[in-house]
Amino acid sequence: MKQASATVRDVARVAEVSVASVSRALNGHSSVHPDMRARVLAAAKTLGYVPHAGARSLSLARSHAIGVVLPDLYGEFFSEIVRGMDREVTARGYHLLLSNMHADAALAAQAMRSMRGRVDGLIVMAPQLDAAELDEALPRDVPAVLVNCRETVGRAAYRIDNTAGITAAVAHLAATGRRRLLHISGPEGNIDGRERRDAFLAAMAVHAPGIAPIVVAGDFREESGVAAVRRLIETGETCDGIVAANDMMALGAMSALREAGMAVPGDIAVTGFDDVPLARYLGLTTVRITLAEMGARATARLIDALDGGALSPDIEIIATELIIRSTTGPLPT
Amino acid sequence: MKQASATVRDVARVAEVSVASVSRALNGHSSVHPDMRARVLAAAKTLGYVPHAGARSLSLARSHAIGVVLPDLYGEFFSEIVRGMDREVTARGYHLLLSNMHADAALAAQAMRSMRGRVDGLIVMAPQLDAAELDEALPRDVPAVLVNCRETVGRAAYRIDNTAGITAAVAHLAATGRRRLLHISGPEGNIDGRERRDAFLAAMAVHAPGIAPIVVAGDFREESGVAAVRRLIETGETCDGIVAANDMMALGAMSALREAGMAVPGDIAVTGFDDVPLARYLGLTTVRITLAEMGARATARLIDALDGGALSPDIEIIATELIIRSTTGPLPT
DNA sequence: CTGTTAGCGCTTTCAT
DNA sequence: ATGAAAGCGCTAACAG
Repeated sequence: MKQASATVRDVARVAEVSVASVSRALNGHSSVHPDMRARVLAAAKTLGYVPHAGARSLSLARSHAIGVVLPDLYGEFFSEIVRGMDREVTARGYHLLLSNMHADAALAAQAMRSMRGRVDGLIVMAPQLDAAELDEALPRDVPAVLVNCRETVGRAAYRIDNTAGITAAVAHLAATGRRRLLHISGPEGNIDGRERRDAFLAAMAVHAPGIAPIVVAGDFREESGVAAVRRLIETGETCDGIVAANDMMALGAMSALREAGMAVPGDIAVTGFDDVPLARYLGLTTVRITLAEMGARATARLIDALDGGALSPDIEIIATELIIRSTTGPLPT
Repeated sequence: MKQASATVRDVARVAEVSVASVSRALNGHSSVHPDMRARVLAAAKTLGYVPHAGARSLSLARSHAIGVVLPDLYGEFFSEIVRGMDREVTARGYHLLLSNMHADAALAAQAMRSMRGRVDGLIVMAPQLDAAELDEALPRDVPAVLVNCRETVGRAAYRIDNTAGITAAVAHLAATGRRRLLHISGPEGNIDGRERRDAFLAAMAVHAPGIAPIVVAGDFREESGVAAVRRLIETGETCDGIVAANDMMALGAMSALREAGMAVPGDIAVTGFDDVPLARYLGLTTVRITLAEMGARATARLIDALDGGALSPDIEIIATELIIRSTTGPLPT
């Protein structure tokens, strides 16, 4: 059924030239006689020849593919980042090879190793790995840029300016008269989650001195936002503002609030973090990080290094911007 | 800097065995002496040996990667499908190689060819290519499954039951007293768009005989939903229900309606198609297709064929389900 | 300008 | 059970 497809040798035979000439002609090398090139092109066309990218990569020691290792595609956070990477990669003639890894460090290492020999570089998003695990998992000989990782282990990296973002959110809430704030945090093992929580605490000390900040643990998933609010209500504690560590939890919180008959922002204001596309539709006040752009930048930097030279181990900080929408507003008097 | 990494030969040298034995030991072949295996494993570990997947693929003529060719990642439609494919592929130890193609047929062909020799199979989503273009673009020797393509050119394919979906939406609207309906269609070149429009017209003939159905052209993007409604308002035509050919346009229509001071569903009911995650949040009545599952099924079928045997050219129909939410409801009396 | 030849790193007959 | 050698399809010296 699957008839073996034509190879350079077949083309060479038909065109009555050597394989070297075929290769040169097809790759647009400088010194090839026009006649020769024409013959080769003709032969290739009649045979329906399509180069075997795998063989080419092996020979060139270059695959023009870059590997992406990430926790999972669920939620809009990673989709957005991948979207940006995809845009960049397409523009530069590269391909994206996806690899999902599960939380387990051993599996993560496995996922990265399995990419050796099929990609020229790696973009790694592993918010759950500690320095040792990450260092152990990263192949020594493939350039990598880290996005959203806990540690940078001497690699090029991108990090979000969580502190500025959360501080702006708390300041905004305080400015609109809300100081009894609740923070729904990200998972403890996640660096962004930790930074956001710490920033929340620090900002509260400044903007709401004397008021005890409440922190309830979440895991970045919508359900944990729902759970957090339900728990709050059960305990009978009160607050007039919720600063969620990401948008999905903020949305979860909002639906739980609505379910409990509380108005947003009438009774309680809500802020998120990320500005995923959904946030805009739902009018969520949030801290924007240009996810797609971050993906694109990381990709561009990696490819530049691949084509050009070295990859500096600098860590670039992604700025944030507070986007004020309808889930926050002045406290009704 | 990038020290050449260890190869089978290095391992062989250190373990003082032949490369053949290294290969056999590492791949868990049957007849290898335990001592030998231990020596090889030890050598591999001390050298930090990681197999070169590219070379392995060339030798085995098997890459364990499947290529995905799609228009773009924008919007939630394709993200959802890719999510499903990713899930399946990860579970079966394969990788996903993404390739975006632009509308142009030549570029699309180029995108598919560039995958030869790096993937074992292809999943193609090319709603804009006609039969000739698609047939021309598809490599003859790589198994492919078509998702959402206009023509099936004798290949395995998945198609959405557009007719049933739209018919259900129109019937629902009619049942709630709405018969002066407007359809915002998909792009003309897109098969799903065409089928949905035709189904709309047919359903109107049944449920609203005597009433002239209005169709305005869209392109599946949110902005075209906005534009469609604005145009409607300008022309002064009226309707009491909008059947959009997909969710994103329905959302665009809703925001244009809100902007014009019309209530949904008070003045005008709105339905979408796809049931992207956003639809649930916004309470959009829509026709659900389980996008992620479609991606997963297509992937599973392809991999089964790769591992097992042949890929039947059957075309599987994806069922739809009307999800009634708050953008439709009985006409106020 | 063109052909010959030697690999890229791995698996796999085919002998032993 | 193990080793020697051929070869997957392609490119890149190195000679003519």
